[in-house]
Formats: sequence, structure tokens, C-alpha cells
Amino acid sequence: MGVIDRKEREKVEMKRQILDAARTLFLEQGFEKTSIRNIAEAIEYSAGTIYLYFKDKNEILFALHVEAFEALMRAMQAGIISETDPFDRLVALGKHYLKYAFENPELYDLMFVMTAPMETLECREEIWCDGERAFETLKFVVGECMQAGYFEGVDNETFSVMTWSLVHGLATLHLRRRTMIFPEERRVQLLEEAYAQFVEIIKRYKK
Amino acid sequence: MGVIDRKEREKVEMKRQILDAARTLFLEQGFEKTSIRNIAEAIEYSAGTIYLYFKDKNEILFALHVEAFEALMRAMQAGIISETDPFDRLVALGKHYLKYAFENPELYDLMFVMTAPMETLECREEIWCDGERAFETLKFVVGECMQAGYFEGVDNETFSVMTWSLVHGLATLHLRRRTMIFPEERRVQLLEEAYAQFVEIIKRYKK
DNA sequence: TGTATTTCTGAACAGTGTTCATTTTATTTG
DNA sequence: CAAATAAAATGAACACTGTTCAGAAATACA
Repeated sequence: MGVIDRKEREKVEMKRQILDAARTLFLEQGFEKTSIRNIAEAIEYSAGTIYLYFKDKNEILFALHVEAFEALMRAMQAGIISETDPFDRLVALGKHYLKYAFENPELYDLMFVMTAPMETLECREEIWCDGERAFETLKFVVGECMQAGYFEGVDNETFSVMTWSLVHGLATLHLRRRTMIFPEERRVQLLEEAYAQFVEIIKRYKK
Repeated sequence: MGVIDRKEREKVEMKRQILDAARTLFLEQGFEKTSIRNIAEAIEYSAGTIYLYFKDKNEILFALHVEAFEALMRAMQAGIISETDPFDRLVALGKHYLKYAFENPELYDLMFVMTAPMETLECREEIWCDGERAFETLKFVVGECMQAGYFEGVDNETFSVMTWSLVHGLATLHLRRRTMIFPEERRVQLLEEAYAQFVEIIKRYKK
């Protein structure tokens, strides 16, 4: 029966339409100011219809968060392959991570700051695979560095958490406006210098 | 005329009552789930009355954020005076900062993650003094370390931003549930190890 | 064509922050 | 003390929010 096949395709297509509209509105006016009714209006359906395709608003945010991770993973891969030396790879990985965060503030927020996507996971009793995959990538590159003689005697996971926290901290302090204690023209520069400082420090680390 | 003096005192007293009720409710059930009507109910006034004392909800959040900074500053000072060696002081400062964040997740969120208090500042065209003072404390301790021969050749401000970002990153990854990729029993431990790792790395840094 | 399913709507619910005319309370003046 | 003035508090109203659900419309199957 081709009918249920088509229905399946239509269901997927409708989900796509909803997510496309949601993403556009979110990026235009932020998450706070985008309502289910706004999304419904954009695709010319009633608000109730959205709930036939997504359980609630968090599930829409979660779906967008998954998409955003695909883009981040691509950005990170681009960072890795741009260098051959393991340490340079790690540096490039961090740079591309930060670049992604600054160029896609709303999406970065959704991926690493907002609690909505995590709530969806928790009530599904699932694991945060997307975050895990990204972290595995970092651990892999740190592992390569260690094999090349860097970071002597450290624990890979611990070192990776430290590195992740540093770049995440730089990103969120800025995205959530806490760098306003610095003159506007120095903000981004200062963050870049802080990252460079961190790179310099771990580069010279020997047991 | 003693009347306007008393009225002034009553105004201050009322603001106190509102903030006390707000703080209690926020810490009990989170910021999201606390409404102006809830606060009004708690102090047995109508919702409209709140607006005679605070411009909007953000202004209440801002006032609480100022209070919370006083507590953080005390915690940080306690960290500083607990040690005499400059480097140990810096380590203790970070430890107390993290301790404050983990013990007061809602308040930390308000101080360093939520945008509401920053919006109040921006529309008042004011500076974020509270954040600035806390950062100055960090810079001061880093300065002491440099005078004692640590962190040779680094720029104090850059180094301080790096350090702040690291502890802030550790705190927010955890508070916003991104450490759920690790087994529950290892989460806090891993963050502590990451901080210890950072301390170890900067300790050995020589130009 | 008629019945059964699926899909969609739009009203309704309980909630939000915020405003404002109206009422209540307090103070000052005659 | 009583009347006039000023200040404070109310509660209804506005325009929203996410979400649910009975009923209407569209589609599929016999």
C-alpha cells in the first residue's frame, strides 16, 4: 500500500516545515520571543496542529539542537583536517569551536546553555549523544597530542574537560553579556588573547 | 517633617519585603516558575502594588543579583585570607568561587548566566559594577602571584580572563546539565580534577 | 456512495507581565 | 473635628503564553 508510505513522507515533510519556520523565527527574534502560534502562523496552520507533530515546545528546541550539532561537528572536523600536527589540530579545534559559538550565538545557547533540550532528554531517559560525540572528538585530538609527547602524565578525560570548560567559559561569558565590564572594542580581542594564553600554557606543560 | 522620613523608611521596608519574598520563592521553585502574582500573594498585596516599588520583573532580579554578589565577594575574601602564599590564594579563590556556584546554583545563574539583570543595566546605561569588582579581586590576586614570580611575562588581564572563563565554564557546564554525558557519581569529581589540572598547569608555567 | 480514519481547527483553560481607572487609606488644611 | 488633598493599594483588563480537546473538514477504504 503506497498510501501509508506517502503519509509517512508527508509527516516528515511537515516536521521539516515546522522546524524550518521555527529556526528562521528563532534566529530572527530569539527563542524567548518566538511562540508556537508564531510558528503555526508562518506555515499557515493553526497552533493545535503543531502538537500533532511535536509533543511540546521543548521537543522542537531539541530537534533544532540536534541539527545545530551537525553543523558544529562539521566545523570541528574542518578544524581538525586543516592541520597535520596534533597540537595544531587541538588549537584549530578550539578556534573553530569558538568561531561557531560567536557566529551562531542563538544556536550555541541552545546547544550548551538552555535547559530545554536537556529536559526533553531527561524525560525520555535518554543520553545526550550529541554532546558526547563532540566531547569524544576533543578527547581523540587530545589523545593524539599525548601520543606526540604533549601533556605528559595527564588524564585525557580530565584534560579534555578542562579544555572544554575554558572555551565554553569564554563563549558564554561573552554571549550572556558578562564581558561588558571591558571596553566594547577590546572584548573579542581579549577573549582571543585569553584563548591564546591558554594554548601557550598547555603547550609548555611538562611533568 | 517626620512624616516623609517615615514614608521613606516604609518604602525601603516594603522593597525589602518584596525582595525577601522573591528570593525565597526563587530559591524554592526557580526563577521560571515564580511570577509577580506569586510574590504579591506571599506578602499579601495585590500584583499591581509590586509595580509601585519596582519598574518591572527584571529590576527585582537585578536587586537580588546585587545581593548575591555581596555574598560571593564575602566567599571570595574568605578564600583569599585563608592562605598567605599568593599562589595558594589564587587556588583558594577559585575553589571558593566554584563552591559558591555549586551551593547556590540559582544565584550563580542570576549573576553570570541570566540576561535579565544585564538588560536592566543596559537600559539604565549603567556599568556592571558588581561583576567588575569581582573581576578586580581576581586581577589583584593574579598580580600578587606575578610579583611572587609566577606566570612570568603574561598580561594580568588576559590571564585573569582565562582563569575566570575556566571556572565559569566548569560551573555552567554543570549547572546547565551538560555534564550528563558523564556517570552521575563522577561528575563533580571530574570537575574538581579539571580544576586541579588547571592549577597544576599554571603553577609550572615559566616563560 | 457510505462508512471509517485521519487531519486540522478554533475555542477554551490556566497561566504570564504589565497598566490604569477606581477605591481605600493617610495626611494636611480650614 | 471635618473637609480637602495627596498617597497607596486594588482588581479588572489587555495582550500575550503553552497546551488540550470536542467537533468539523478532508481523505481513504469498502
